[in-house]
Amino acid sequence: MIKILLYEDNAPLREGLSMLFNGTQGFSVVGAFQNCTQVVQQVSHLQPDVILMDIDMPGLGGIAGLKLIRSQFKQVKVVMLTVFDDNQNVLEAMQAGADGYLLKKTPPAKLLEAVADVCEGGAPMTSSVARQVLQLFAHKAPAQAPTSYQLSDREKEVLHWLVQGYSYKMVAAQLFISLETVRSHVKKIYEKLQVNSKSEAVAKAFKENIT
Amino acid sequence: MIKILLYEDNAPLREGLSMLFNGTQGFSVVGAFQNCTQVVQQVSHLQPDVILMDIDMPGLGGIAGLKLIRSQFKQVKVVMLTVFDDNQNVLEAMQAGADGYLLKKTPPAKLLEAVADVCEGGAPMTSSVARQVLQLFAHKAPAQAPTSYQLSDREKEVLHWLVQGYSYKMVAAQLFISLETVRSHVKKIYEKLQVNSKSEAVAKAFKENIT
DNA sequence: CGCAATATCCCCCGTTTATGGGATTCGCCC
DNA sequence: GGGCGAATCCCATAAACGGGGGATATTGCG
Repeated sequence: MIKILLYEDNAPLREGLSMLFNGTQGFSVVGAFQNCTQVVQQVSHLQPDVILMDIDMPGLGGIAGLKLIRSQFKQVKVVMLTVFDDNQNVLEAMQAGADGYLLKKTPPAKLLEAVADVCEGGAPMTSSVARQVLQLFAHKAPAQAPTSYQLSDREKEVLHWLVQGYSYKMVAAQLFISLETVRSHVKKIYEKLQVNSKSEAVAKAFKENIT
Repeated sequence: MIKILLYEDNAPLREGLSMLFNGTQGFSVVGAFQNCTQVVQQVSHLQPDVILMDIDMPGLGGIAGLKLIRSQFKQVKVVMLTVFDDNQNVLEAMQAGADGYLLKKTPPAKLLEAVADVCEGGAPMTSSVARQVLQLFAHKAPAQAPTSYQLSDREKEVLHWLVQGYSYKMVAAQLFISLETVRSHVKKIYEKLQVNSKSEAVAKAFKENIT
């Protein structure tokens, strides 16, 4: 039996969802509220498996609610449910730790499927949302393959500690080598990365994730 | 009529998929190959709407094929189709610009749905794959809200250029202020970020994306 | 008005980096 | 065996940086 907690400010829709899940074998709505101001307390008390969270609610929005939930509970699954699939909301929800993101136009059968899915470790998403996530992904991550600077293992190691903010001295101590050796390695690294300062190297290391 | 191009080394499966799509109203398989060595030429010639690409093929793998496709064609939709949903493949495929990622265990009806979906701008994903994408996302992006160091506008500006690898001199020139002023700002920035070197500041700026 | 925060400028001093030279050893490949 | 890259060490010099003092002007807020 999957225990569901609903947050949705629109009363008819809230009732409709409750009826849908309560009327289906294997699902049970343990609570349905019009806002998530008491979310921590409610989750703690009702112990749901899955939370369906509307994003656009008066007062405390769904994303804020999600953050509250995540600050206390790691296990419970949270599926965002909204009419909008605009970029900003999707991004925020994903970063805040949502387990799924469905549009309200999703047919009832799909909703049931999605809730069951998320319980089994899936991440149900309306495909237009999935597309946005992918685009953000392709956009953000330049991948590490194309630009391989062919740093030697030791050089990578040195760079790694530099990125942590270590001075040459500290790197030397860390690797049990002399300061001079660190300097030599750094020279080589700068050549290969085509930079000429520590901070440039650090910046480049982050951009290309050579961490 | 959606034109489909198949790449799949397993002959029975290739035949099966061809029959599935050719036997369904609105779909047409324009080509089916056992490897993607000629992919650019084939796509160019056959002008498919959607490509279903197996990942594990002898010779040139599906991800390499995807990269080849993306290097020439931006419009065509590419859906990866594979038995594995391991982290590395998913990540690579996403970064290489895949439009969808389905496991081979996906039932035929879902396959048809997914192909139709991707044509309308969706991004069909098996939900276990979606989960991985979300995790990578939540993992990668620490969000920008929680840690606001309350840098003044000017300080942010200075930090911005430092992150670009500028020296104090260069920042001074850039902002039309004196070297000493830059140093003063930097001191303040270090206080606020709780660091004490340029590279640490740069690293922190990247981590918290104060860029 | 006084006060705090910001932005601007200045000096000193010691440390750290950057850059230009070197050197030796070791293992790998032709 | 000779050449090559890597890892290790050394030296010297100049520039950049970090931390410690200051100072002045402007702005906004109570």
